[in-house]
Formats: sequence, C-alpha cells, structure tokens
Amino acid sequence: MSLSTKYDPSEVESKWYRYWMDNGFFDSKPNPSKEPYTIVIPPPNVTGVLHMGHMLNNTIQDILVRKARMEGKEACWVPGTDHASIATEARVVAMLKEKGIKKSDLSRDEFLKYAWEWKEKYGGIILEQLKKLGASCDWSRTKFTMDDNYYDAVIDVFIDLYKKGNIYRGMRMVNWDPAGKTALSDDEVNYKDVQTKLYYIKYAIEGSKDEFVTVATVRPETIMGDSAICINPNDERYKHLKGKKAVIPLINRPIPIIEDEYVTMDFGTGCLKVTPAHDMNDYELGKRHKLEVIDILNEDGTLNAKAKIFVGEDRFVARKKISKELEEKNFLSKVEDYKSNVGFSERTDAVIEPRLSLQWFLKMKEITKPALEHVMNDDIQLIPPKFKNTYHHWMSNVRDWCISRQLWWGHRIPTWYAPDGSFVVAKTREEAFAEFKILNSKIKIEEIRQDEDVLDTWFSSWLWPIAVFDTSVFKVGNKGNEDLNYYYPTNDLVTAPEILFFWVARMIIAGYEYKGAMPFKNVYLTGIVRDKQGRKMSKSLGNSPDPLELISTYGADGVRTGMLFSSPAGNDLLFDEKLVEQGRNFANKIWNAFRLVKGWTVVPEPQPAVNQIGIAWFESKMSQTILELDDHFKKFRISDALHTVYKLVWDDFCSWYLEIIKPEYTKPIDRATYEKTVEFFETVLRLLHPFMPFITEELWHELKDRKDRDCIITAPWPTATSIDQSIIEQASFAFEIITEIRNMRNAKGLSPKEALPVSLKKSDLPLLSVFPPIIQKLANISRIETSDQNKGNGAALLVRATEFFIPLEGKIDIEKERETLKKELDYTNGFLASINKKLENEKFISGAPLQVLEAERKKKMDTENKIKSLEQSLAAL
RNA sequence: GGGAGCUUAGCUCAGCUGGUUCAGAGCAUCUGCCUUACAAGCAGAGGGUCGGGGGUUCGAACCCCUCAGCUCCCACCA
Repeated sequence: MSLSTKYDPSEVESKWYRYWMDNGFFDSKPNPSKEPYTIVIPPPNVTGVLHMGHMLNNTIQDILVRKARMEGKEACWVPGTDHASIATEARVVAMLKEKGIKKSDLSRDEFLKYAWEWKEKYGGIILEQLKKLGASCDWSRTKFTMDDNYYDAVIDVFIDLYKKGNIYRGMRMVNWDPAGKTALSDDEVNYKDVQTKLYYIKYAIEGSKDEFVTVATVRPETIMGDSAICINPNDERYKHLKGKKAVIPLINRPIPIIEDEYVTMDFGTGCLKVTPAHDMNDYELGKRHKLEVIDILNEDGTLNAKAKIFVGEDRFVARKKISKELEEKNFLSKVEDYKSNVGFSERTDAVIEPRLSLQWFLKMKEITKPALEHVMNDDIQLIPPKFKNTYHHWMSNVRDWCISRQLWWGHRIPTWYAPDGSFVVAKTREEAFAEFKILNSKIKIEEIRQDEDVLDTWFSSWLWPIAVFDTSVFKVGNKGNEDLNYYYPTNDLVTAPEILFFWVARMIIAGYEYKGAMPFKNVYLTGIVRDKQGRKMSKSLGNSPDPLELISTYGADGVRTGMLFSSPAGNDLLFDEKLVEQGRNFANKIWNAFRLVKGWTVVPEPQPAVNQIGIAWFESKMSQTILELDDHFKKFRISDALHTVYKLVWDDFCSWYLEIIKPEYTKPIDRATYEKTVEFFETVLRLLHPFMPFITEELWHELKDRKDRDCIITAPWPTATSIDQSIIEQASFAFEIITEIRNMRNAKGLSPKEALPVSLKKSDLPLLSVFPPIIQKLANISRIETSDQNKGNGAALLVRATEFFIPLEGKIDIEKERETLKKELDYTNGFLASINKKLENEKFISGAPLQVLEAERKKKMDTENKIKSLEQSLAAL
C-alpha cells in the first residue's frame, strides 16, 4: 500500500476549500421551506491580523454553522470587518509617521484618503486568514461597517435617536493629551504607578486670623481652579467649619466649605479640595453642589489667565514654583512621598490631563429596559449563565453613553453649526441649511460647519445583526427586506466576555429599538486565550504563536480540535502547542484507520460471529454517543462534544471495533462486515465534520466513489438508531475482562503472543453472553473453559464479581503472588468493614432511598464473594 | 471601593440532580512493545485529605458559614 503513514493536510485543505467555494456550499439565500440558522461574525478590526482569540472564536462558529447545515437548515454565516476607528486611525497615523508625514499637517480629507488606501490594502487580510481555518462563511455577504449604505444607516440612527430626544450634547471630561493637543479614548491611555508627592496645603478660614483647614493634594498647581473645600458630613473634627468659607492661598479667593459623603475621612486630612475643571470626580462633585468650573489650563498644558499667577508656565513647572512659594509663605504644612496611578498618552507619553469638553451622549435609562428584561428572563440566553449577574449589574447601573470621539476615521457626526454656535442635526449640508432656514437663521450655506468628531465605533457595530442584512430599515417607515425578515433574529452569537457590555448589550438594545426583537437567541461567551503562564496573548509580549504557521505545521483540523480540547464556554484557554499536537495526532489516527480499512481485500465469504457481535455492539454504542453529542451541543458544551467524538473514534471505533473485526494479516474480510464498516466510518466522519472539516471531506471521497457534489459538508447529520443497552453493558464487561487479562500479562511479564487458557465457574459463563469469541481474539485466549475449582498455581482475576482463573504453572513466583494476594485481602476486608458499618447505622437504613440501600447490600455481597475467592486462591497456592 | 468567578492528580481542566458512570479525562511521568493501520502508535501502571476550618445531612468535591490564595469586569480616591 502506497499511502503514507502520516496524514498530510496541506494539499487536502486548499483543495477542498476551493471546491466548497466553487460549488457555492457556503452561500445562503432565504428559503422559506427551510429553517434558517444564522450567525453574524463578530467583525474583526479591519486592520487586524488573525490572533489566537479569533481562531477559537471562529472555530466555534464554524462548528455550529456546519452542524446546522448538515441538519438541513438554511445555514448562513455572515462575515465582515469593523472599521475600528481608534485602532485603525492609530495605525494609519503610525504608517504616516514612518513616511515622515504628520497627521496635523494633513487636512481631514487628505488623511481619510490615506486611511482608505490603507484599508483597501490590508483590510482583507484577516478574512483571507479565516479561510485557511476552514470558516464556511457566505463570503458574498461580506460587510464593512463603513460601507456606503452601512455608513448611511449609522447616520440615520443618530438622527432618529436625536429626534426622539435620546441624544443630547453635554459636558464631559475627556483624556486630553497636552503634547498631541488632542483628546484620547480610554484605550489610548496607559496607567502607570508613579512616585509623586502629596502636598498638605493650609487654607485660611475666612473671617478668622489663625484658623486653617489643611488639604492633601498631588496637584498644588490647580488650587487656583478650586471651587470648594469638601468635608464628610459625618466627620466630627470639622463640624465647626460647616457653612464657613476657606480662602485659597496666594490668590486669596474665598471658596465655600461643602459636605459630601464622597470624601474619605481617613485619607489625607479628610478634607478635599474640589477642582471641577481638572478632575473627573471633582467634576461630578461640582455638578452635585452646583459649583463653578474654573479651567486654568491651555490646551498645551500651560496655565492660562484664569490661574492669575504663573500664567503661561507649564503645569509641572508651575507645580514646583507654587509649592516653593506656598512653603515660603507658610501655607505648606508638610510634603509626603506618595505613589499614584497616573495616565500617560499612548501616542506621546505625555501625562494625561482631564479636560472638560462638549460631547454627544445617548440617554440609556429607557432604551436599555427591554435589553435587561429579555436577558434576565432568558429570552436571550447567555452561555455560561454566570454572566447574567454581571450583565444585570451593569445594565441596571448604566450611565449615558458618550458616543462622540475626537477622531477622523469613522462616521462623522451629522451635526451642523452656525457661526453663532447654534446647530441642527441633518444628514447633509443642504438639509442642514434647510433646517436653519426654518429657524429663520440668516446663515449662508457655506458658513455651515459640520461637527469634527466621529461616532464611537460601537455606535456602528451595535447595528451589525440588522445592518448586515438590511441597512434601509433604520429609515422610518421601512419594514425590512426579505433577507432581514428571514434571517433575523439570528441564532447564536459567539464572542468574548470582555465585550459583553460594549457590544453585546448594545446590539440587544438596538435590536429591540429598531426591529422590536432580539438580535440573537444565544450568546456563547468564549474565554480569553492565554499562554502557558496564564498571560494574555499579546503582540507586545510576543507570546502569541502565529496562527497561520500553526495551521501549516499541524493542519487546520489539528489546530481547530487542539484549541477546543480545553476550552469550555466562558473559561480561559491556556494555550499550549501540545494541544494542537494532540489535534494533529487525532487527524493522523483517523487517517490510519482509513488506511487499514482501505487496505483490506473484500471477499464474498460468510460473516464470522465475532464480526456480527462487534457490529451489533458498535451500532448501539455509536447511537448512544450521538445522543450524548446532541445533548452537549444543545447545551453548548462544544468542548465536551469534541471529547465525546474523540473517544468514540479513538477508543470505541479504533481500539475496540476495528480490532474486533480486523482480519488476520494478509487475510481478506467478508463483504458484509466490510460494507458495514465503511458505513460506520461514514457516520463517524459525519460526526467529526463540524470539528474537522477537511480530513472528513477528503476521506468521505476516498472511502467511496461519489457523485458530483455528494459532499460531507451537506451530508445529513447522523441520528441515533436503536440502542441495545444490554449489549453495551455486556461489552463493557467483556472489555474489562480483556483489559484485566492484558494487565495480568503485563504484570507477570508474559508475552501477548502466548495464547493462554482461562477458566471460570460454570454458573458465571452466561454473564459473558455472546462475548467469549471476542475475549479470545483480543486477549489472545486459547480457550475458555468452565471449572468449579481453581486447580494449582495461577492467576485469579476478579472482574466485577466474577472470578477468572488462568493457570500459570511454572510461570510465576509463588511467594510474590502470595504477598500481593494477602495485601489485596487486607484491603478488601477493610472495605467490607466500612460497608457493614454503614449498614448497621439505623439512620442510614431509615434515611437512604431504597435504591441506595440495595446498591450498598449488593456491594456487601460482592465484597464477601471477593474475600472468599481471594482466600481460596491463597489456599490453592 | 462595587460586582462576578476560581481553588479537584506534576500541568490543563471535567465532574450537570447531594448517593457505583464519584473521585474522572487529556497531557506529562513510569513499565513493556519498532506486534504489518497508526512510535504522531500499541498494551498497561503509578499518582488526589477535591485550598484550610466549621456546619447541615443517614450520606458532601457538590448545600451553608468562615478563613486563605488567585483571576476577571466596572469605578478608580484627593
């Protein structure tokens, strides 16, 4: 036989992927006679490259889709990419920098031209990589969140929500980068622990000569922006200050002393200076107490005129100078070393300055209600359900969503400003102009200025499950096209728990808002892929293997199964190349099983009894496994499902079934057995297909000549036939006996080639049922005889409650044998004692259910029998 | 600070309804095999006080309390 002993996936995989594509197996269109099964891909960043997280994620989606397809559903997996405004813009900026171009030197349009070029060049890479993994997406449906019609949809939604009064403009602290003179998203801020100082500053109490209140701060340069001093209302120490005013040192401006429980009494002095313009919390505090907001900084981080002193100085220079002056003028009571967590700009490494600016917000309170309700009542199921708690907590404490971002790459906010600051929301300049006219504005069309900011990326991806099918439905009055009405709601969403709130929750919100229905039924949350040490895989750590390299070394099937071996829903996956190796070995095992079957010569001989029994057993075993498998799938235990098939193939099919029916070397096999075996093999391959699409398709065609387009990808998913529970039971007993005999051989150093006789009590023989020939074949037993007496030296094997005796005259060391028997006897006596104790316990007898009692009594009897037989064996030695 | 979760064999994890599929799987280790499908393999073996303590129960890896350690999410304290 010329087939290699090693399975080589590379050629097979590209061949079949092409075939599937060419024959349109992945394509889907609405088919009312079929039940739809839909998944929308979590769109990867358009500039991204495949990482291990994608691999896991998309493998799971592909498994679900392929299984649904085999079940005869109209399976549709919609792929696409996300414009990912921050990530993409950052990469384009970096690319330009390498070319020596600064973003600030470009106009918006020039920059966007570069960005689109970049997108066209690299945007497709990740999807191409998914193909290597075997992803069976309907590629003709590929969407991008900045496709023209998608863009329109996002703008329509903004306008719609604005008109409904859900979107408003408000002040918010943003992360300001004074070096880059730009606002940053939270993702672009790196927090580091920095050694700083805590300054204790004395504020005089107004109207008192020598009374002071001391405040601890790390930012003395902001005292000129103070609006209040805050104390905890429960703080006895400062009771006398209530209602009084304090005076800011150096500039002598009086500020009120307010009370708020926000202040921690045992931090610092228990007094807090409130600087609403320069601290997130102080801003909130200021809002609560209606304090003045005094912004003393310029956009480059220097002090402005409102500071009154040190105007024009950099904030850090000012800090030094102020602390010195405070000390000189006796306003500084002490300075302590202090470690604090400071944000730095990812782009310029400048210290982030919290800065107030006007941003756009979406009111969340009302709009989230259905999204909370339908998850809590399991209309939408989170898998694993533990995430419901987190979801609930988050959804019942939502803050309004800041949807504007200070970037260029993205959906530009459709707000238009007149020179006087008034604004309208409209899709185009012309429409905006018309609106202004209605408002009687005398504005000229060319004076209108559009908002510079774009929308948060999630403000476009929250429409994904709807917009991939129909982008027009967001316009008032549109009822949705055929695709949308057929495929929506989608079935399963597979994604990472990290974006449960960012993305999943918001899709649910949008689903109810715009379609009046859930976007998906089930949300399967995968874990995070980590390295062996438990660290998150990341490019900067360099601990992530290259997925494509893995695929080329181990094969896509190997990688897919490898990743799934150890990744139950919601649990992190500690990636180890060993897993992928195991996956590859599994593919190889299947390949070799195929080689065995393929190599047989088939003759029209009668079917031996052994084979008939083997077939009857495997038939039942496989049916049983199919039920188990379906149960796992139903509960989204994908990893368990894989383990189940793995065991079926490796243990039941290869190790037992094929060994049972395998003819002696060079001997042929009878036709009936061969045909049944091929049929079994086909079924096994179908069960494997969702996990290992390539090797199964290859063997599907190698096993038999097939008609054109007769492919496993659309072969029906196997269903369980009748299950004969008793044959499964008997077989497992027989297999135990075989294992015990092999074990005994091993322990006593007897060759497996040496045929041995075995005897058992005549009354026990029926327990073996039809399996004696199989025991003989697989344990190399010369004959099975019955005898009521153990004669002479030999090995006594106790399997369950049945004793087997193998005469070993002259083959064993009697002393050693006696010792092991004694040890075993001691242990068994102890075991019996523990059972007796339980059975003598009145409470156990009265409290335990009958079933348990009976099991216990049977255990007792079996153990007594075992002791008897052990004693006999000892005596016989 | 708020919330969630984890702790079972050397490693990674199952263990779903409290009770013979309850102490499991894979990897790793060890022993013996290059036995004509597969050494990417075969046949076996050893290995666990189920994080500690307490409780409920006839019975606890599983339920409750408590302590310890770890992880994640959110908010980040001047």
